[in-house]
Amino acid sequence: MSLEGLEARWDAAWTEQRTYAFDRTRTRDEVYSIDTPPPTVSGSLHVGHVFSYTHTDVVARYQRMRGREVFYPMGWDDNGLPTERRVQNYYGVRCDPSLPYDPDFTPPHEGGEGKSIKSADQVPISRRNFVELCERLTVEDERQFEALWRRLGLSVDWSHHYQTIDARSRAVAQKAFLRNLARGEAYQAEAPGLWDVTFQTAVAQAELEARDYPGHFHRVAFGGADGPVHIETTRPELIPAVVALVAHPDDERYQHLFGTTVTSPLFGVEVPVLAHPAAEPDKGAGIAMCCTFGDLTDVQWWRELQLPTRSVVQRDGRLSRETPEWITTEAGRALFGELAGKTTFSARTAVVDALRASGDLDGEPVPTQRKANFFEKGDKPLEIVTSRQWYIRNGGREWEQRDLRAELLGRGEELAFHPDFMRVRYENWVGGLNGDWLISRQRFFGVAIPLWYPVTADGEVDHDHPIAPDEATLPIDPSSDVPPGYTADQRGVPGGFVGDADIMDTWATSSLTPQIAGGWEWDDDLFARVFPMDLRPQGQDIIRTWLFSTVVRSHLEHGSLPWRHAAISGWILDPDRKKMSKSKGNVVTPMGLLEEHGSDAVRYWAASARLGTDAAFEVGQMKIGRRLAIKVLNASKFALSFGGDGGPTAQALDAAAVTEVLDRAMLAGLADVVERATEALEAYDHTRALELTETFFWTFCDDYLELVKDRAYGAAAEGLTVSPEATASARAALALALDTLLRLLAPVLPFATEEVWSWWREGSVHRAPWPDAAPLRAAAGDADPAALDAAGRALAALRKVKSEAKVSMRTPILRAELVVPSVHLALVEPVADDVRAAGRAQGLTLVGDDVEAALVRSHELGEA
RNA sequence: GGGCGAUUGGCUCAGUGGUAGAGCGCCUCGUUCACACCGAGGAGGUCACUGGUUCGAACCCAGUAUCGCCCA
Repeated sequence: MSLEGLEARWDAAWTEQRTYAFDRTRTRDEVYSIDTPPPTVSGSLHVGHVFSYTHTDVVARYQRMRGREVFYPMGWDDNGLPTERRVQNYYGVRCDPSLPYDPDFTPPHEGGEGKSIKSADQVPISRRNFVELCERLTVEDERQFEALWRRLGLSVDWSHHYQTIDARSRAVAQKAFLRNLARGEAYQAEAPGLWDVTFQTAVAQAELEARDYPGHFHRVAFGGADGPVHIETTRPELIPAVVALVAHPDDERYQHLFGTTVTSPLFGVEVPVLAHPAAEPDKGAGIAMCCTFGDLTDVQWWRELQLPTRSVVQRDGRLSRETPEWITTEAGRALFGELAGKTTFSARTAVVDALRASGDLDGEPVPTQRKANFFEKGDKPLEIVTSRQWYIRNGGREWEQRDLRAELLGRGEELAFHPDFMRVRYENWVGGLNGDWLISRQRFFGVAIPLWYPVTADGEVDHDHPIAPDEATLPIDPSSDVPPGYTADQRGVPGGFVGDADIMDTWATSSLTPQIAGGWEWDDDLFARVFPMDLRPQGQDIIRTWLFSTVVRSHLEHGSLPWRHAAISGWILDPDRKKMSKSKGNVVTPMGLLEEHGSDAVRYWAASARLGTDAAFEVGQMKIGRRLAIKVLNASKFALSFGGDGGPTAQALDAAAVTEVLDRAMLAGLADVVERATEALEAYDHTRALELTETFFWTFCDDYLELVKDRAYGAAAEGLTVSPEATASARAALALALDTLLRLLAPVLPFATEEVWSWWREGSVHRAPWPDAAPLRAAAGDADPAALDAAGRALAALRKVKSEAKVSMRTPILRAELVVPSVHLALVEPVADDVRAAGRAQGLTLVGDDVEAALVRSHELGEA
């Protein structure tokens, strides 16, 4: 028996037989729907995908066998920066939206990888050409993902797959946005926001990553009435943007300064000294310069202390080319003239030199590690610039109409997290939000913000009166489509219109996967059968993004949770207990892994890890899974081999034929396993269910199969007799047990169990009902499951004698006194003949005594 | 600095109040009669540490240490 080739064979069979096809005639209460996070196809496949998606598939298969019609679609997340960057490198191009479309464009490269093509060498192409290349590349990526998922055995209905960039997704995302806008949940604002200089785009709070960033503390003197006031700053180039000095209200050192003003060095701008609790007394000098804007604390001070706006850093990361009007001294204006247009980095050097020359720098700069905000995909610290962007309310800012934060916290309580402690990550995130959700992105490959703006007669864009399309026309592209009531030639001219040039944040689409997959507003019949969904599986890292944003959209649009359960998978750790990642070079190709060990084996490893718990990448665990899968094949072949004539069929499942005590005891134990495994799976604890089943299965193979072997053959050992009824009992019990065990193992080992099922049963095990303990209990009668265990221990004692005598297990025991704990005697006596047969121990005397475990007191061995 | 989780035999992990468990690895044997991608037997742990609660603690409580993740 071999596992080779099972994956390809059964994947083809399941596709052909539509085993996992969703039956959309079923009603919501009969359906179990899963909102699988669509993987980012341009990202690389890694072991973590295999791990967490296996967890989901185990749930899907279990629920399907429980009789629920499982809605389990798969989507691909294509849009956004990862794809754009990959396209730039792969084809050697970059997007320039000002260029016209070239229908005959051929990319200069094909298959470039990494950072091999410098941006200077990238060919500028139109937005439409660029998007076409994005689409071309993602098709290839999707093929690889689907092949992997099929190989892994995910029971997905592939006819329901979607892409977060396809027309339907764009329509859903735009419609949901327009609904948000109409209800006042979406708004535009001119506000300070985080800006990535490299990617030239705004960045949302959820995309932030705080990283250590080397810098220097510069001790700088401001001019005060009673002498210099020293502050320490890592960003002296922002001194021209200073609007106040801020210290903690309780800080003794600065009490006398509150309410006074000081003068900035070099630029001579007079600013107030103010008190605010966000100032940290033990950090630097304890008094900070507030600029517009150096960091997020500056934004808070600016807002709460009503400070003026004096920005000097532009979107390109350079200081403004014009000298600001608030700098009035001649020396100050002259110095700024030298800084104008410089990057923040070279401006910093120039300012430090000037401070040194003027004597306002106290000592030399001291190296420090500070935390700076980065875009999670960027490598330069973010700047804070003021710009006009679109936001969706998420409870992060006060809203006079509703207490959205409280409502969303309530949704968090309503949602069943598995494991439950993951809920606090949601609560911490929602509780700590300090702004609404910025959704505008200045990128190209994504869903366009579906709005135009009028251009006034004097050529100004009127952002306050956006023009929305009719819902029936969605999806639209405002850069090529024309708003109602206008003609194409009015684009960009006075009295005409302009389209919003931005796209939406990736999450603004991805947060709608239940709606996209479920057919919201284009297949309401389907939507009513699957929404709200039952399960959202995902990683703990995206609770604050994917999970939260999806809850926001569903709450706003439908007034409900998007799903009832959230199953959170842990990380994969390498042998050094570090998170596996590409940069560490310790990732393994998932397809190679599946080919090497077999899909059932890899699934076993994944299913052995509980939800929420990090798991070691352990090849050893996969080998155990492989051994288990092979054992399923071999033990099944053996159990089905009795009785000749090609083995038993479903007719062998005759509970009434089970009359022997040992057989009944085994079924009683199996009934317990069914009950407890079912309970565990209902509680989203697939690991416990697997452990229970697996433990029983090994006992079944090692002890029960050995104990009933002879009886099932119908061949009695010497000195014993076997009745036809006793043989029939063994065969029926084997068939019943195998039937049950295959179903219990099917969610974890879909290939091996399906293979065995096909030998003797009709249809697919994956559409067979989940086992029920009741019929097993009926067949077991009043048998005590401990009888199998006691018999197994008795057999082990006989084996030990042979093992210690270093003889074959086939060696007959001519005479032996087997001592069992007195409390076990009544259990072993009725099954003593099975023990005698399995131990080749014709002359076995059984006694009870006060012993810890069964042992052989005296014996005489024969010849093998 | 705050939050969450973890710490059990060489390794990976179960075990949530009543005499320490599994698999792998290791040691000793056996075997091709379902399974060598095999079988049997065996050795191996003061359950991170310190206090406390309890008749009794790996488990409950308090604190400490180390590791991981998330947020400042």
